Amino acid sequence: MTTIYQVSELAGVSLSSVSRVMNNHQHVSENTKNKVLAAMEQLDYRPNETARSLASSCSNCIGILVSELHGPFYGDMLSGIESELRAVGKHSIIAAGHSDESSEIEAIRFLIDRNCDALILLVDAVSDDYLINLSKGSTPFALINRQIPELTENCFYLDNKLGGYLATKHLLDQGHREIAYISGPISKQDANERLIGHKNALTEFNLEFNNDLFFEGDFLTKSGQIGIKKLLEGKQKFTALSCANDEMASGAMRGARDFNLDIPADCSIMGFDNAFFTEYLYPQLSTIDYPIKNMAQMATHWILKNVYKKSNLTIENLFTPTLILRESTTSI
Amino acid sequence: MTTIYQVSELAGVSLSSVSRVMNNHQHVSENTKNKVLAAMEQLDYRPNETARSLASSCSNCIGILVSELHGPFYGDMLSGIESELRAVGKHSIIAAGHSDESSEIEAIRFLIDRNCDALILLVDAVSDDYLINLSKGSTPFALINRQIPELTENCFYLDNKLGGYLATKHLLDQGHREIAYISGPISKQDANERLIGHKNALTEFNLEFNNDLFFEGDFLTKSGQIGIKKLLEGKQKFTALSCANDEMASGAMRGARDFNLDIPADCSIMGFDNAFFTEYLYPQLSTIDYPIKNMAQMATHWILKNVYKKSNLTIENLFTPTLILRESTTSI
DNA sequence: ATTTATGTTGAAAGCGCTTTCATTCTTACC
DNA sequence: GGTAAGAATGAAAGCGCTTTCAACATAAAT
Repeated sequence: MTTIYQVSELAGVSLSSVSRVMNNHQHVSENTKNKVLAAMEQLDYRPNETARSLASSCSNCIGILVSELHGPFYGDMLSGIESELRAVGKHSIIAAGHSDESSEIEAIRFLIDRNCDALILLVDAVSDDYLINLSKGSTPFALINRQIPELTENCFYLDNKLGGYLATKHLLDQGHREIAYISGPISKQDANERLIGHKNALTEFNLEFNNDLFFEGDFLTKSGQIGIKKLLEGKQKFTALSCANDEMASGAMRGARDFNLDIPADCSIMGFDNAFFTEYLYPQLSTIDYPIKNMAQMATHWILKNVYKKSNLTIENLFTPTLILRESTTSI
Repeated sequence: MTTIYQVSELAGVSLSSVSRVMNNHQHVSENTKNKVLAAMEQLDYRPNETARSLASSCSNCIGILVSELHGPFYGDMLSGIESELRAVGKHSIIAAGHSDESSEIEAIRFLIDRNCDALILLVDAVSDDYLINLSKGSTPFALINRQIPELTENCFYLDNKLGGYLATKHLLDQGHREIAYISGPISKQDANERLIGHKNALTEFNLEFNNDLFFEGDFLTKSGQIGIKKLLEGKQKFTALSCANDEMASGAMRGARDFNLDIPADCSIMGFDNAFFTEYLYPQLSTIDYPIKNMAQMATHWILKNVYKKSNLTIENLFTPTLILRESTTSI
C-alpha cells in the first residue's frame, strides 16, 4: 500500500503539503501541487480513508436505517441516496431494523459506533421521545416518512392527509358515493393520516363515514384480500374502494376476482404509493404517487448542507402526493 | 467521547489490558477483566471502530456492489447479507454501478479504498479479465450470478441452464408443443444459459428450435409486451410462452390481453426468478425460483469463513432453481 | 529601505486504537 | 529451594492521515 509518506518523498515535499493537496487547501503553490499530483499519479496513490476518518473525525459516511430491506419501497430510496452521496465522494452504510423497537435502537447505535457523520432513518418502531433525545446527541439525522413537531427540521414526509383526500376525491369525482376503505394499522401515523384524508373528502361531499365500509389491514397484500371479502360480505354495498397502500390494493383486486367482480366495472379500486409493480397489475392500478426517491434525495441534501456545508439547495420538508390515473378506476 | 484511555484509568490498568479485554484475548486475569468491564459499563464506553480499523487494518466491513438498487431483486439479496453480517458485528457498505463498465470499476475502487475486508459483487458490465485480475489483489470478493472458470471458488450462481430447461419442460409436460421463447439479451451469460436450457428441453422432446418462435428482449417489462406482439403477429402459432424473467413475462401477459387472449386458456406463460410481484399478478405467474437470498447468504458465509475465519459451514457454489407452479400455465 | 500583510512550507503532535516486546509474577517440577 | 515454563501486565511504537504552529518567503504598502 502506498502511503502519503512515499508520495511526499517522491515529490520532495513534506507530508503536510501532500495532505494539503489532497484536501484542496488554499495556499499551496502550483509548483508543489503539480509535483505532488505527479507523484500520486506515478505511485497510483489512493488515500486510506480509514486513516483520514480517524485524523479528521469525519467518516464521510452516512448511516441508513430502514425497517425492512425488501419490498418495493426501499430500493428507490436507497438508490436516491446512494447516487447523491457517491457523486460527492461520500458513502452510506446500511442497516435494517426489523420493525421492533429494541432492534431499531440497536441498529442506530451500531451506525453511530461506526462514526457515521449523519443518519437517515426510516423507522416507525422507535418512539418520538427516543428520537427527540437522540437529537441532543452529536450525530445529526434525517427522518423519512415521519413527522415530529419537535423535530420539524429533520423530518421529510408526505402530506398523507392530502394523499388520502386525493384518492377518495377522485372516486367521488367519478360519481361514486359508496366508497369502502381499507386502512393500514391505525397505530401508524401514515395510515392514520391517510384515513383522515379519506374522511375529509367524504365530508366535502356531505357524506358520512360509515364504519361498515371500513377495514383495518396491516399494509400487506393478504389483508387487502381479506378486507375486501369482509366488506363484500357486509350489508353495505359499495362501488369503489380506496386502499391505504398498493399491496393491499393488489390483494383487494385478487379478492374481488374471487367474487367474480370486474375491476373497474363493478368496483373501482385506488391504491397508494405508486410502487413499481402497480403497472404490472391487470388492470393497472390507479394510485397516489409517493415521491420516495425525491424525499430521500432531499434528506441527503439536507445532510450535505448542514453537516458537510455543501449544497445550497433550499430544503423542503413536506412533499406533495399526486394522483396517478390508470385502469383500475372508472366513473359510475 | 469516552476513550480506551479513560477506561484504563478508571479501571486502574494499562491500555493494553483494556484492549485485550475488548478483543477477548487469552491471558487476562478474571480480576483485570472484571475491573475493565465494570469501568466500561460505568462510562458507557463504545469503542471507536475507525481507530480499531486503522490499528488492526481490518475494517469489519464488506462492500457490496450491485448494478442497480431498484427492482425486485436486490432487496432480498441485501437483506440476506445484512442480517448475516450484523449478527457477527460486521457491516456492509453499498454501492451501485449503473450497468456500465467504467462506473462499475470506479465503484469497486471506491469500495476497496474504504478498506473493505471483502467484496460481494453482482455485476455484469465488468469483464472476466478484469475480475481475474482483481482476484490477484488483496481484497477477496464473491461473485453472485456469475460463473468464471478461473474463479470457481468465488462464484455463486444459479444453474440457469437447468432453470430454462425446467420452465420449458413443464410446458412440454403439460402437452404444449408450440412453445415460444422471449429471451434476455443473449450477450448476458444468464440469458444465454436459460435459452440453452429451453433448447435442451425441446431436444428432449424431439422438437426443433424454431427461430420464428424466438424473441430477444432486454429483461424489462416493455420488451415482453413487444415480444409477444411480434410473436403473435408472426406466422408461427404457439400455445405457450416461456420468458427469461418475470418482468418480461408480466409484459407478455399485458401484451396477450391486447390480443384478447386468455391466460392460461389461450396461452400458458412461464416466468423466471420468482420475484415477489409474481404473486400479485393476475393470473399469478408460474415461474422458476431463483434463491437469491440463499445465494447472498452463502456468499457472506464464504467471506466469514475465508476472511474472518469464522463459520465452518460447507460452501456451495451452484444453486438449483425450482419450479413454482401457479395460475399462468395449464395443460393443453 | 523598512514595515506589514499574505502566501507557502515543514516539524511535530495527535486521532483512538492494536500489537510487539520486555518485564514481572505464578505455578509446577525436579 | 532452585529453575524453567507459562501467565499476566505495561510501555511504547505504530496504523496513515490531519492540523496546528512556527518559520520563512514574497509581495505590497509606506
